[in-house]
Amino acid sequence: MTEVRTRFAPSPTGLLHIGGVRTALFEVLLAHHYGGKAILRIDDTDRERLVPGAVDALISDLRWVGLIFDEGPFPQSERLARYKEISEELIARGFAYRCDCTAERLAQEREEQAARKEPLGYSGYCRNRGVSASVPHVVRFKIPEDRAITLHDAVKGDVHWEKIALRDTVLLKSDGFPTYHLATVVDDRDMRISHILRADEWLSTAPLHLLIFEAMEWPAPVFAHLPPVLGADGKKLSKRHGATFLSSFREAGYLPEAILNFIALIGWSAGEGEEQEIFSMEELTRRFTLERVNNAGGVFSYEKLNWMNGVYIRNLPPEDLQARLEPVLAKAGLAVDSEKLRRILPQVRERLQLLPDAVPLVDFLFKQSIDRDMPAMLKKGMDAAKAREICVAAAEKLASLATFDTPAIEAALREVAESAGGKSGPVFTVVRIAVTGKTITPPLFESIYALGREQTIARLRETAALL
RNA sequence: GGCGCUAUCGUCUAACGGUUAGGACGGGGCCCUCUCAAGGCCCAAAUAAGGGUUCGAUUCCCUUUAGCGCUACCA
Repeated sequence: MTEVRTRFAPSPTGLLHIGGVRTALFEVLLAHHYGGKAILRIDDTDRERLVPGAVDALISDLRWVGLIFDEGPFPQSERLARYKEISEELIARGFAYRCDCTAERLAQEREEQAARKEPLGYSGYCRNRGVSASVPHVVRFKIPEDRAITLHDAVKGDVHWEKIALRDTVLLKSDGFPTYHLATVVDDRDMRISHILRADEWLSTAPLHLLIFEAMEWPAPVFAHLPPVLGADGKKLSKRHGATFLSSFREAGYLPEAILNFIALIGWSAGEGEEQEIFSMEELTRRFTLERVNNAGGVFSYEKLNWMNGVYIRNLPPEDLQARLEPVLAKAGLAVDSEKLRRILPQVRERLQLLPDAVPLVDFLFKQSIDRDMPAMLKKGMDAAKAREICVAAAEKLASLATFDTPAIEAALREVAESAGGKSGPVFTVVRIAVTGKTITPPLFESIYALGREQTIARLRETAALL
């Protein structure tokens, strides 16, 4: 078997989209599964839509998410001479021709076709006009009139066209840049790409690509058209569906590992009755094959991604989580004390779906003064006098502890609850709000341990004074 | 309109032509419990419709329906 070589060819017209990430992932998985190479190509042939800085953003996004390419990036804009050369050869071979039709003429043609309710598209006016190379022109491919063609697609199966529904398509634009159709075929040939993995939306133009390979007498690579990643409305996922750029997932506190795992499962499954959902990159690489790629589109579910992100967070070694959390907390304006955070980490770890979820859980550790939810403290039959008693007693008990650790704190507070007469729940709620300010916190004893004796006692006394 | 693709729980999906159609997310309930989570157990929830082929269709074929994509000097 010849080397498996795949390519990911994003166009630098904006930020990397989550659908693009899925394509990139599949390119890398397939290549590496077979011990081959994944190539990064930059499809910058449309200079009108080119966004400055997009290439750098693309590369840093790919690096962040952990998708590594073996070759590239190769910008297509640096290969203009090569595309020109091939377009000339296509003309020489009789498969393409120069066309100098103006935009106005094209628009008028289209108008007339619309009036006659004909399919829109270039009429082929210049096919035999022998337009000179010295006037401004484009190069068009001569789509054969009656030509049946079959694409053997690795995921769609055989796709057959009795007649190619395309009109004479532009290969080389008047500015000397190639269109996607020319550039992709030439590059796939020159870069010895063995498998073309790309989004479903390219299926309709695949006959043209096949025809170009054929015209040049180049063997065509394996084609694999990937099912689309959909929004909740069943349409192709796009900005309209909310945060779909990879960078926004990064900012929202998703883990790259979770994103890759999750996105792999849209359009691919391990099969064989496999019920596993969590796969490392290594496992994915080992198990990924085109045979297991689905052909129906899949809706991108933020709910399931959130769940999976939580799973990945829980599986993170504490030091690793801490390293990822500290910048997030700092960004939220907290003066992080690493030691305090370290103490409470195991408790917050299982309470997170997204990294920033930690902020409201731990902010009480890093604030000088806290706001307390007093109405919540005095609910369910708890009156101020009793709450005050509890705070005072708790402060005393904690102050008298020989060792200030979680078991000791628990014992102390249970004693307080008992002498306050009865249920621990309401008592702990008072202490919880007194110390953290909130009703929802990490477990109480650990929270107190992390806060430290001094601050805890101070907050209990503060609360008593408030009541 | 033309051409093409697609069709299993709400969502992601599994199921050599033979299963009580399985799992996961989400939803509901119970357990655990100092709040919130996490975890455990349980429940509801699907083969788009109609025709074939077959002893037997989720699975193969056809039609219909629905959705999506393409139909640019964009990718």
